Amino acid sequence: MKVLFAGTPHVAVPSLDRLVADGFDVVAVLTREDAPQGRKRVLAPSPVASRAAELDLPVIKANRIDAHAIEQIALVGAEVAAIVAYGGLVPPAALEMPRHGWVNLHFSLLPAWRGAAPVQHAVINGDDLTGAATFRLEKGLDTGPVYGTLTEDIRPDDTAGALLERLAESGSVLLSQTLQGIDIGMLEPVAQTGDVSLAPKLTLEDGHITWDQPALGIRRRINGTTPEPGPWTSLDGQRFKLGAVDLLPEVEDLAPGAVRILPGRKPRVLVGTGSHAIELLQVQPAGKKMMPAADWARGLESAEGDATRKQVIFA
RNA sequence: CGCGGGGUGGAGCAGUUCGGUAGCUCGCCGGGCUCAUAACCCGGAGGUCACAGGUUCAAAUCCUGUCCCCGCAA
Repeated sequence: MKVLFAGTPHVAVPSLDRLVADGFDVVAVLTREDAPQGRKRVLAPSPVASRAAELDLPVIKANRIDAHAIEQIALVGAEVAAIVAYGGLVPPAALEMPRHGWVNLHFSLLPAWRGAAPVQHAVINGDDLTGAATFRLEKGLDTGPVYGTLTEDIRPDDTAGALLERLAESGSVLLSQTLQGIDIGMLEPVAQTGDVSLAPKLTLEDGHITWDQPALGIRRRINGTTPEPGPWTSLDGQRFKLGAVDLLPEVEDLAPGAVRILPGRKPRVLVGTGSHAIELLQVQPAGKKMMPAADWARGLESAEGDATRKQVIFA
């Protein structure tokens, strides 16, 4: 079956690989245009574009599916389009172009978490189960009828990044199976049922940790915003990024945002919250790389003489 | 040339303002104590102070240029 693959970021790559490996005739790959990457704003192709080049597949680069892009898509004559995190809306004019329409791989159990950041929202919300779904694209936002689903447990220490990676792998199989089912005419999508929730793209502010929240919620937010947009707090007016944390239910005497350093060979860094304390395991002060919290505490000691007495407050 | 922080033994940092032969908390190696230990005690190795050039009797420290890392912004 002739397939048009549309996708852009890292998470879409396993799906592209799977379709190729499973013998689908990927006639073209649609991805977003090269974008400036990093501090130096160096123009870089998307992960999907890079992979497509390695696979020697024709690539169509477009930030929007406009008349010009539609023209190019029409030329490749795909029977179905598979779309995974492309990063742009598919206009109605393009929806009916492939005979079997567009099949979207979405990383949630629809209709939960419709939108751009389903995994992040699932983690932040404290869901213990999520999954992936393939559905037929229609005009509404992730509203189309579903072909198939799979489920995935959310572990207490799962970050959105780690979870997304697992879903990208397992989801690629679901996508491939969905296309096979469509190809042999044995698969009919069914309408979504259940509670609808929305998962808009996260902003930088979504990663801002406010310490008056309960510890459990803080950990969910930290995990859910890792690695993007990244959890952070501020220290002395500077950005202070946070890595993994542990809950310490037995420590209840620390004010929200107040830091306590437990001395020792391996110093421990505790922070007060609205409920009980949290232990920071990895931190990244502005201008530094991510480091073990113990290392950061040791450095404080060197700078301040006695870290355990220095007043450190996060805001 | 968008703004800013930084590159000092394996890790994290101090020392740079007012130049004068490198320090702290760990790690590592050896020995001791101990039933034992990641605990404690003693000893030890390990650094062209990112790189290049300049000023000076003398540069981690002052001047110039380059490379790299990171935060913000985009």
